[in-house]
Order: sequence, then structure tokens, then C-alpha cells
Amino acid sequence: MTAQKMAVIRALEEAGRTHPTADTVYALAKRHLPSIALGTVYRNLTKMAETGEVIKIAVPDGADRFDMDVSDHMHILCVKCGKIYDIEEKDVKVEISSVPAGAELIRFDVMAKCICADCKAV
Amino acid sequence: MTAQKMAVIRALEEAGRTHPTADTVYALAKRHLPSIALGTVYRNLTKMAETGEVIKIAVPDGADRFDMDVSDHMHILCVKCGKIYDIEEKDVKVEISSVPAGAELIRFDVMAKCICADCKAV
DNA sequence: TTACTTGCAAATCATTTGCAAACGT
DNA sequence: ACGTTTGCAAATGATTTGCAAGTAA
Repeated sequence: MTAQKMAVIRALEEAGRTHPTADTVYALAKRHLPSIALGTVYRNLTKMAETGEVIKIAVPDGADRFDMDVSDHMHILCVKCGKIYDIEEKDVKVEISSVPAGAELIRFDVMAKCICADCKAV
Repeated sequence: MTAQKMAVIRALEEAGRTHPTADTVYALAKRHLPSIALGTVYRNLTKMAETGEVIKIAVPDGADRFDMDVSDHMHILCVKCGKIYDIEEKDVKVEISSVPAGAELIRFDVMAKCICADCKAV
């Protein structure tokens, strides 16, 4: 456990439910540890994604987003502003009655797309 | 309609259900139109994604994939080899009982993750 | 000590873009 | 003729990596 990893975790906590990009995590972490490097943030986030401490979310036309909430839930992306919202597990039901023969299911990532209230208002 | 766009469409047809990357589409298109440029393939795919002629699929740790099957269906990604399989609409049921207030749902992209039969066999 | 982690900068990969020439209609 | 599309190469943006120095255990 290094000061850098702690700064990254703290940054993720501060980001709350905003699903920050690596860049945003870097900016937040820098406030507490000004010497931290962007590469270090990437290295920590990548490792944490591998160990399951965070979830990495790929979005079309944009940088990856990170989510420290690893509980079962899904995401809904506003295609206009790019904000990502959460939908709690209890509010989604996914059932798959058939997978490719022999495949072992690991997890679902449900990414819904919407135009969010803020963007509709414009 | 240009020869280049036709070559891209033909490449997508040849790729079948393999969800090719832009690079793969380029390689296939080049067989029929050797003078075609990678940039042109990107331009065509991007435009086609905007108009809904193809679907662009963002995957973590990899290039975007394209799918000429725009019907309602889901994808399942093997986290080992990166292959993407289809799951027909009738084999998946997604229900969302609550979306962020005021948001207008556009579509779902369900990306399941698995270890596919080929990779389990190794 | 000793393996792991960092900061930095350069490298890589996917994708986009400026521009002048070529093309479709 | 005129707006659109192309090929090419250079530019961009995100992410990764090599390396020497620093740090946690």
C-alpha cells in the first residue's frame, strides 16, 4: 500500500457516483498528493480493475470510466452529454436463456443509452 | 455511393457474425479494392454508425468492433480471447423498472462476459 | 535487503483530421 | 459545375511502457 494508491482510492471516493475517467481521478488525486503522475494513476486503476476492486467501463467515443462500486448494478449513459447514471440491481432484471455452447458466464454489463433530463431540458 | 463504401459493406458482409474491428474491415475491403485507405474505412464506418447502418461496440482493452446486424440482440464477449458472440433477442429478457427521472431511454446494449468453449478447452 | 512502485518521458495504439486531388450526381 | 469523398500523412487522445531511482515490507 503506497501513498499513491491511497490517493487514487481517496479520489475515487470523492468522485462518488460520477464514474470518472482516469484523467479526472488524476486531477482529484493530485489535490492530495501533488507529486502523483498520470501514469501511476493508470497503473493503479488497471491493477485494481484486474483484482476486481474497481470496474472499468468502456464507452463508445470516449475515455474509459471507472467505478468503485463493484456491486451488481447497471449503467445508463446519456448519449448527448456522456454522463453515466446508475441503476440499482433491484430495478433491472436480465435473463439469458441461452449462451453459446460450452461458455461459462462471468458477468453482465448492461449499458443502457438515454437522453438525460438535463439534456432534454436544453 | 462510392466504390469505397461498397467495399466496406462487402467486407462487413464477409466478416459475417465476427464483429470485426476497423482494421479487419480494412483488410477485407482491401482485397476487393486495394487502393482503399484505412482512414476511408474509418470515415465510412463512423458515418454508418451515426446513421444506424451498423452498430459500434466499445470493448474494454481493445479496438471498437462493428456489427452490421442492427437488429435487437445482445453480445457476449470472451474475456480471454476477445471473441464476441451473439445472443438472439428471444434468448434475453431485460426489464428496467426505474430510470433516472426525466430520462428518455434509447436502447440497451447488454454485454455479457464469459470464457468461451474454445478458451476453456485450452 | 529485495521485490514492487514510482515519476518521467517516450512509445504505442486506435482514431481523427487537414488538404489537395478525384469522384459522384 | 459543385458538393462530397478519397488517399495520404500528420495530428490527436488515451493508454502503456522502459528505465533509473525511490519505497514498502
